Amino acid sequence: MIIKLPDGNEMIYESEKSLFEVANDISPSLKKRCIVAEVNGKIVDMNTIVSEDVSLRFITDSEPEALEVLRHSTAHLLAETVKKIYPHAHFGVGPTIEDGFYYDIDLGEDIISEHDLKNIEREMKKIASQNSKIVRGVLSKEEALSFFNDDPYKVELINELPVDEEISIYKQTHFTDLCRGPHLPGTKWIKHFKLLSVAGAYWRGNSDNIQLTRIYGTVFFKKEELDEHLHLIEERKKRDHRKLGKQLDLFMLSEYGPGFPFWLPNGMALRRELEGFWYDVHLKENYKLIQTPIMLNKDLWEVSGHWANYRESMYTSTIDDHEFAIKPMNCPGGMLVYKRDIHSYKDFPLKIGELGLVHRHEASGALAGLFRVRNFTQDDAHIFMTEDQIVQEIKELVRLFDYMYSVFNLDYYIELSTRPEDKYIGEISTWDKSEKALADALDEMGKEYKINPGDGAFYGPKLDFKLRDSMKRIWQCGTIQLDMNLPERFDLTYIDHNGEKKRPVMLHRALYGSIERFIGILIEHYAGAFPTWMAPIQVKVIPVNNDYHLNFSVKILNDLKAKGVRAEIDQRDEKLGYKIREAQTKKIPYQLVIGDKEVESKTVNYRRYGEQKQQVVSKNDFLRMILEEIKAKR
RNA sequence: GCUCCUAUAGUUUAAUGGUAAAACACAGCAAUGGUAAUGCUGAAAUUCAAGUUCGAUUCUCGGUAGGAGCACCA
Repeated sequence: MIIKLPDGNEMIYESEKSLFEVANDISPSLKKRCIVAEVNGKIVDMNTIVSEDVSLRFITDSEPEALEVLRHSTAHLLAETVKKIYPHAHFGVGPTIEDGFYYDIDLGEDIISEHDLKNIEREMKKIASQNSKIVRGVLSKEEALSFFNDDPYKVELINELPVDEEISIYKQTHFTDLCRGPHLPGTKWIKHFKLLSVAGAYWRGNSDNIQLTRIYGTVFFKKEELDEHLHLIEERKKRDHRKLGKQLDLFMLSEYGPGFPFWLPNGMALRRELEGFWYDVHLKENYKLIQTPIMLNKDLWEVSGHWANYRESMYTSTIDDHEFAIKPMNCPGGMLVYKRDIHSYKDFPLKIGELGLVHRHEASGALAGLFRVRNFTQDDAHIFMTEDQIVQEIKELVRLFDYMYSVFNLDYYIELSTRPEDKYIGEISTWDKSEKALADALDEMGKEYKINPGDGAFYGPKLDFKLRDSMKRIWQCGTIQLDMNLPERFDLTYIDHNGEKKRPVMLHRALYGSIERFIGILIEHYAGAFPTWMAPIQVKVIPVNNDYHLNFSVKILNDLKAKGVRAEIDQRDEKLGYKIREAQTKKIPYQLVIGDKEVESKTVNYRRYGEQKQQVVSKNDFLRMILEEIKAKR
């Protein structure tokens, strides 16, 4: 048989060989470094036997595929160790994830908490150091069922496999697990790992099922890589918006209002800047701006379908014996505004924007800083138009989103979410048409996107714009939702060119998504060091000595404030170094130090946040420079 | 909502079955010079409720809030 290698060389054998033997024939040192191998495009274990012509690539510990195998095998080692300490444990699934692995375990009455992880880690090291081989075995479905008959979760998984499926198992020391593989040749590779956290996780991701104990961990081939990763986790924690929000006095949360953020003066400055930018852009883009009430009669929510589909998340109250609900969305109010007038096709696309405060009763466990709150401001807009205008309008929107996100230097990716399995309103044919319109627009623009089946809103499919936070968690910010249902329910009409009444189509769209969440993302994105245009305090003026330099410092302060720059003066009787330190820890973009030289020559000595170098320019030049920077949104 | 963890001055941390230590911040006084912390003094806290106990901030239980996840996220 002939084995083709990636470099074009061929190995020729008379009889079957294991991949180890082949690697050894190339070089014994290669054999030592091989984790798995790719045979005819499929990744397999090193002790796989080849008996016919194949193309073969060895995968050593420096390649990404190997890391995944290491993580998977470490999950098995974790399971083996847990089984040893808790012999009655049953196992769910133990896959690799982006930064490591986890294993879901049913511990019965026992509880594992984070304090126990050290102990489990120690035991894992002990077991790994026995350097057990990891050996693949194959069972029929029937054999597998009897082999795992004590493991209810594995039985459930096996039962779902096809009857004639060849089922593989992996055995190491005293532990055998059902697994597709491939795995490391042996446990000796597992050295640099750490168990990170414990959490509950529903079996098969379904909240009707029992909750298993999930242990998260990570592992690398090299100690430096592990250390670097752990360091990265620490760094991410430092830019957590909850922590920075406190340090920089941006917002607060109170026990009296879980999930209802309070905006402090600094956060408010940031917020107003974002809202101002939003209003400016939308007026330029020919949007009309409105504001609809926070609270509206239940009858309205029945018409919109929210009462039937969204009631659990709505806050309600009674006014004069009538039931009212606080709006969880702005659209029904927007519908009423549309209906106030007769509309012509000539007005389309009609774009109506609203920064609307909505309230939603989110599950208590879902709340997370500004990322998941119970009241937030959506930068909403509803766009009314004819069906032929859909694709063009979506293209316009994607262009607008691109521009807005580029101002913040944010990367995003798009998901197309389609009709939910059961909670939806309207005809399936309408849904199909809507989904196609969204996809067509993206295709025409050459934008890549991922399809997210069943994740659409109950009233229509949507494009979601996803951004990543410092913990690498993904959050939805912008969204474009096609709605062919609400116009029906509210009996919206327009007059077409023949003078006939027609039904318009509608888009909901939000760009920031929620201003709260977007600010949370920005805090982490900039690590609290905001660009000048949106920094809560843009300039800190620091006189060297109040007796001699205060007058000129105040003059500078007043000039800055007169031009709308958010400037403050630090005239406390403190040492210069003290005041500078504070300006730096508060991450203020410009600190101005004013002493004799500056007073004499009418200059300012500025230092930009993040830089060491001091620059001297005339007061007026500084004013010009900073105004230009703010105007350019830098 | 579910699993696990946590709760001490405004903030970040320490300690204890006999009511608590510090740093920063704050206030008062003194000092006053060039790019990350001047000194002294002061005021300031055990999340709430129940239980065990002679005595609970500490142990147990419950509530509330926060965290890590899961589920949810129109």
